[in-house]
Amino acid sequence: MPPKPFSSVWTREHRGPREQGLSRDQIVRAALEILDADGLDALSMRKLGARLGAGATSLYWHVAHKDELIELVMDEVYGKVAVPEEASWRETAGVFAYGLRHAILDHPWSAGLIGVVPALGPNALTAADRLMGAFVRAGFEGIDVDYAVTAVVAFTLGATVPEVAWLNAMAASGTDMDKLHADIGPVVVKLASERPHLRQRYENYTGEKFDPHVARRLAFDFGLMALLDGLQARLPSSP
Amino acid sequence: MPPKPFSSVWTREHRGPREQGLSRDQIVRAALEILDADGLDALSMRKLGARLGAGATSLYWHVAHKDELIELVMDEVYGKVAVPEEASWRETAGVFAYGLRHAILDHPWSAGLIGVVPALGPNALTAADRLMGAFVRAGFEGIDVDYAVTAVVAFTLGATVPEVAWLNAMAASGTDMDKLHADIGPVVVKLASERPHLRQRYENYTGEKFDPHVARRLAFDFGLMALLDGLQARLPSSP
DNA sequence: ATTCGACTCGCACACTGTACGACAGCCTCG
DNA sequence: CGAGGCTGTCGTACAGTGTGCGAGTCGAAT
Repeated sequence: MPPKPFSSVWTREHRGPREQGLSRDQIVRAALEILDADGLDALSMRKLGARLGAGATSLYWHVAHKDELIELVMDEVYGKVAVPEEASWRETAGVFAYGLRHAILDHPWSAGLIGVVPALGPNALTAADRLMGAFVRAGFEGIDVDYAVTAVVAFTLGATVPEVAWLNAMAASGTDMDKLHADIGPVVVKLASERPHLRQRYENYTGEKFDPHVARRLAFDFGLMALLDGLQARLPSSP
Repeated sequence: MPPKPFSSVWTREHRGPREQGLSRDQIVRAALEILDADGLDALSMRKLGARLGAGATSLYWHVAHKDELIELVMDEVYGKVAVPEEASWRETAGVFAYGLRHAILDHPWSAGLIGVVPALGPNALTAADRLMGAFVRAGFEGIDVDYAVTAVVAFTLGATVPEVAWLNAMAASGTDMDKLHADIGPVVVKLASERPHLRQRYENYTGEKFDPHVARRLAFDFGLMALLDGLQARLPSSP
């Protein structure tokens, strides 16, 4: 069987909203409610239809398949990240990175989706465009602009997704950091003899005055600032 | 209902292999074959059982549920990344990053899993431990060691996962970069007027002598080197 | 010989995405 | 006015999913 050509919600065009019956916006809003309330696994076409007082298959008029729906809700997530248009490049990059991080933290179900489903929606594109603009104004030239924004996005995603994944796992199991350590502890200790540095790390984490939330923020900031410093040194105007 | 405590394959202990019948290793190997051949969606317990000449539910004696199986195969992926034990910290970090990148590229089905399922397996842990060791030897102190390895891992994941996701999408649709641009092009052009920098980027990508493979490698290298430079500047011994 | 543990497996259940065809209401054209 | 066609909804059905349960097999230890 010959494979279908590449397709995305954004590459098909779609009529504007009608005044009666379901609309794409309603569907996306309802989907977001389900996702935010009960997570990714709770989103099924039947439940979504039921919430809208409609049959499950009615949704398929407005959306080709579930994947398209996912693309749509993901663009709503990207819509949550604000990118200033006139700040310095470092501030713009920082605001973008923290904005993306918070968008994902606010919608934890997006962790497993966020670099995996194509991000071609208007919100994703404008965010990317503005970030590029900041790097252009900073003085990056040619392909380096691409490289720089890719790097910032990559770090932000790579730092946030695993973080949220842990939070998700802990939420699902109803455990907090302490109980988690109680569960994991024995295994870690058993393996520690061959892995001295990991053991050290583990001890850092079990200290009394250790707050995982601020620790994560600090780690994020540390890496982000290091990356931005490294990028800054690559500016043509840099010594 | 009270939520279950946190659990992972690695937090339960498990008997070694028996000489007859199925074993965990066999199951994991067969699962990897299916995954590498046909991707994540092709892995079902029934198909896996069939490939082993066993009933689907027989697998559940060796593995608590499918998620555990996923954890096991993911650790095989981590096993593919080699981390030198005596090189300089920059070389160690570079080898790790490229190794992880290639491990994911070689097993594209892992893209949607890689920062999302807990990585507590022996291979993941030793890789992390060795990377930490390199940073310790480099002179990082205290919690900065954590921050630095987190940053390197984050960048690598965040850069590679979306890259592989695109490759997956293109493979599934049977299109190469050119056909993809033919499909996407019109939409991009329509949106370009409001997004000047994105338009510029798009034009960079459609040039004649543009090879997406080397471009991605260059982008990866650029970001990684920038990050390592930024980390180096944070060494206590740095001016 | 019997009892026990380690395993395997068929069946069944609840649920998933979605193809299909029937149906309704409205708009336009003859 | 009537006849289609377009837009939109929905019930049914199908092929699949992960997995709980209980019955069954087989080798070893008592």
